[in-house]
Amino acid sequence: MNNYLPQEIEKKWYERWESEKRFSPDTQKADQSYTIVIPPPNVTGSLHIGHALVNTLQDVLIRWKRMQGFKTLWLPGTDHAGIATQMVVERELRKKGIEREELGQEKFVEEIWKWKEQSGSTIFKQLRRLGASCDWDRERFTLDDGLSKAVKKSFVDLYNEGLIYRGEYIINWCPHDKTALSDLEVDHEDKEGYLTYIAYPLENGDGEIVVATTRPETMLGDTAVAVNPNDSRFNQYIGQNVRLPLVNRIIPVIADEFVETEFGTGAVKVTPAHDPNDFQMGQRHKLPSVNIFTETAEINDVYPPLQGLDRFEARKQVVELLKKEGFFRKADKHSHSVGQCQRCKTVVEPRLSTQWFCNMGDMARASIQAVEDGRLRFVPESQAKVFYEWLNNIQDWCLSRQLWWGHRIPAWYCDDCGHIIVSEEQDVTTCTKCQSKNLTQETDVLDTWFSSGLFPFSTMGWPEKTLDMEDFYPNSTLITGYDILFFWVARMIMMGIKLTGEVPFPEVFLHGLVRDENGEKMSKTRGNVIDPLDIVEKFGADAMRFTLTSLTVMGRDIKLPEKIIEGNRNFINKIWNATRFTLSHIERLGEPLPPESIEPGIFDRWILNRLKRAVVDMNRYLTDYRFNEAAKSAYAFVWHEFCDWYLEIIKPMLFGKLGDASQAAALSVLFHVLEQSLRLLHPIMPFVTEELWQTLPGTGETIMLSSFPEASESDIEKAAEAEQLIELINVVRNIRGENNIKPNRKIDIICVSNHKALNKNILVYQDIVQALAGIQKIELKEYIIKKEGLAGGVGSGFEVFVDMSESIDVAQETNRLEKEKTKLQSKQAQIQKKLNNKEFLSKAPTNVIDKNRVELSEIETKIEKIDKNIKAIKDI
RNA sequence: GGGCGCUUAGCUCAGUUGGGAGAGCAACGGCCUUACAAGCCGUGGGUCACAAGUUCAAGCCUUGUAGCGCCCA
Repeated sequence: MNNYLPQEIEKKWYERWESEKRFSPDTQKADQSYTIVIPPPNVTGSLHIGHALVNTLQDVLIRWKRMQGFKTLWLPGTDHAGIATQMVVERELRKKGIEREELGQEKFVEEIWKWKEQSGSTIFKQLRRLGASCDWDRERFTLDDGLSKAVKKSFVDLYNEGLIYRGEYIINWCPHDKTALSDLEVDHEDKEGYLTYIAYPLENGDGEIVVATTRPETMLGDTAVAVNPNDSRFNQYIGQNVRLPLVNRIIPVIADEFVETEFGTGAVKVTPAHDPNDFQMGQRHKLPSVNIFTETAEINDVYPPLQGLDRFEARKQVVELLKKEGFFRKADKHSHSVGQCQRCKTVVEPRLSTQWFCNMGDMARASIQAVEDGRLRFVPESQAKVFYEWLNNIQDWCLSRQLWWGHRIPAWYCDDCGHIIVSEEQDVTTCTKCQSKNLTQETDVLDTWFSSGLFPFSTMGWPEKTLDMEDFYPNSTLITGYDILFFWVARMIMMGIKLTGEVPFPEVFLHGLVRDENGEKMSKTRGNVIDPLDIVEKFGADAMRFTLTSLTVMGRDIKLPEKIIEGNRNFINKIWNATRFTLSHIERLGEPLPPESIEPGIFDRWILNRLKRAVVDMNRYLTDYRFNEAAKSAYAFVWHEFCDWYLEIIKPMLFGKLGDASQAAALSVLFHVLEQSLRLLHPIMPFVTEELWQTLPGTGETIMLSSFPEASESDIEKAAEAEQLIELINVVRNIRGENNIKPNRKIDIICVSNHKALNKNILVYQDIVQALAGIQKIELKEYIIKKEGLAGGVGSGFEVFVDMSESIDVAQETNRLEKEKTKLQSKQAQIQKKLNNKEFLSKAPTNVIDKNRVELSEIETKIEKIDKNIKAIKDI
């Protein structure tokens, strides 16, 4: 088979790995552990390209560390995604004509569990297609017993500490989902609307104050008019009363610094029940709050003429009524930010209601402290600023959700004395204050993120002191998208420090977002969504993984054109064929000798050193989360050094043309480098590397558990002799290419050099130079006089002349030489300028100066030789 | 309004101790050379957004300008 066909092979290996439990850490081992806990996807979710990216990166690190011998755990899990899941199941039921209210909470939750059992693991089935080496035996779900216990325990602890409290505040309310939302679950978007000016007559009949508002309908709930105390236009009105139009309520004019004098008229209406800023103003001035909406955002009985009207319809009607009664002044077009429910896109209604909150101040400060002390590091570092910014402005977190799916808040209210009992107990039956048996349990559930925030340790058995906690907590790193920084990263850090006393992970790598090839965000409505499984079908999981890895540049989003995936699929094919090549020679010559027992030639040493270079780079880049560089260095080494050069170089050796010793050495080194390359690539492309590795003789049970290549910078030697021959080949190829000499036409060359090692090597490796440059005969000379019909090229320490007497095109050849000369001259000028600069000579480090001097003299020699050759050609 | 990021070859982008301007794709010329046409060999292409500064030396450091994008309010 000439081409690698991934489908069957991927399936085969994944099944084997999983059934042989290759993904589970050996907890008996004393080795240092390496842990990643998956940022839990929604249980409702199916795999999108962002998941493919984040999980590829996690798997790359996990497989790398596992090969390095760490006790490695990648723990998978999902969160219950309160609103999202409830909506999905509601939709399903509605198809059958059933409303959740008809079923009641208990039955409905049963339905959700049924649904979860059935399709909740979709995303993990899909992750397997990617090759994700998660320990499936440890799969967790936020509503599991253990994790639920962790939720209860932390809620009760935080309550007892006074950080969690119940109170009446303005929250974000989704009138469609009929639940409170946290600030993060609201998306803001600028929308065109009107700034409506309404006149509020003074109670004493002495004129009016005109206020401007984007939401005229909320005037029904106004309890004050506010102006800035420093605004001389309104000073006289402060302390007076105005009469609220339509409802005729008498409300005060108050002074508050918050009011912007430039906005509208400088006077604003105050609706404490329906605007967060107004709410705060109301608190400051002890204003009453008047709620004007029902839970579905329709006008309530506060104003019977409009009762039951939807808020947007009410807006129109209120304006009409104001016009009719003479209070309307004008309406200007105005764009302002409107909050929408992240899930259902309904415009969010700020609503005054009683909810459970968590005070975040101290936890936020502790988290900032952890980053400042270096106990926790963001990669890229710039994200730390964003993190600080958000935490410094954090508000109390609204924890309660009016949903049926989630962790029920462990609180009971005493019907008799009003006492609140918060307890970890399953069922509280007696009031701890008045001993009453008339208790009602809170029906609200907790925000899903509350349980996700515990994920790094609740999954390990916390609050119990389990072995997993000991082995795998704190985790080693967290990998996720920067868009999710506030959602779970911040919460995991805050909760982790608060509840376990330790940062949940010392490092956080935040990757960019995957966009389509035009740089657009992918979305279902745009129709530009790339399904990772389609890519897997078409190009294989390895090609997709390699592509995503190679595009992961710090602090940058990823554009994903299909062309690139295709190119990487070709890279895989390259490795496939390189292995076939190797195997065919092993089959012919027998198993390769171990590398210790051969005498390597210059090219063997060269490729072994290039391999070390790649190994050092790979390990360094992965340590630094420079995924793109890691992928690139492996790619360049395997394709352009190993395949393009080494494989071609050793062909004559493998066929015995340079003797038995070099044949044995070549086979041995070929095998060794290939085998090491497969290990090097395994973390990024697990399937093809396992498949090929298993076909090699003498390898072990699985490449997954083979050791990752190691090398150090100081091991790397320069292989100058091999590089000189490579340069020679390049020079000849250039002459051929530029002069349109057909590849199948063999040529004769003369090599002029007084470089002893080179002359010797040319003789020893004659067959190789001939094969790679299409040469019939090489003649070695110390100098050359007659240059007729010769095309000349210059290398470092040698000159090459190609016999073109039959077909030389003087103009073309002259042109080629002139071009070469011009290039060299511009370089020469650059260096000369530097070396003529006294400041440079006195201030630059000597090694830099020496390097320039050497380079200059080489260039000068080359130019001299080219000049001679040009002259010789012209003389013909 | 506050913060962050980007601007390098036709396209997409690398370029982390300041001392060689690079890759992939596309283009052009030539090849079925017995691992691979999902391939091989060769070639062309850049005032590194603009301006000033620091430095012997700037794509890289500083400041400013312009354009684009993202996040927060």
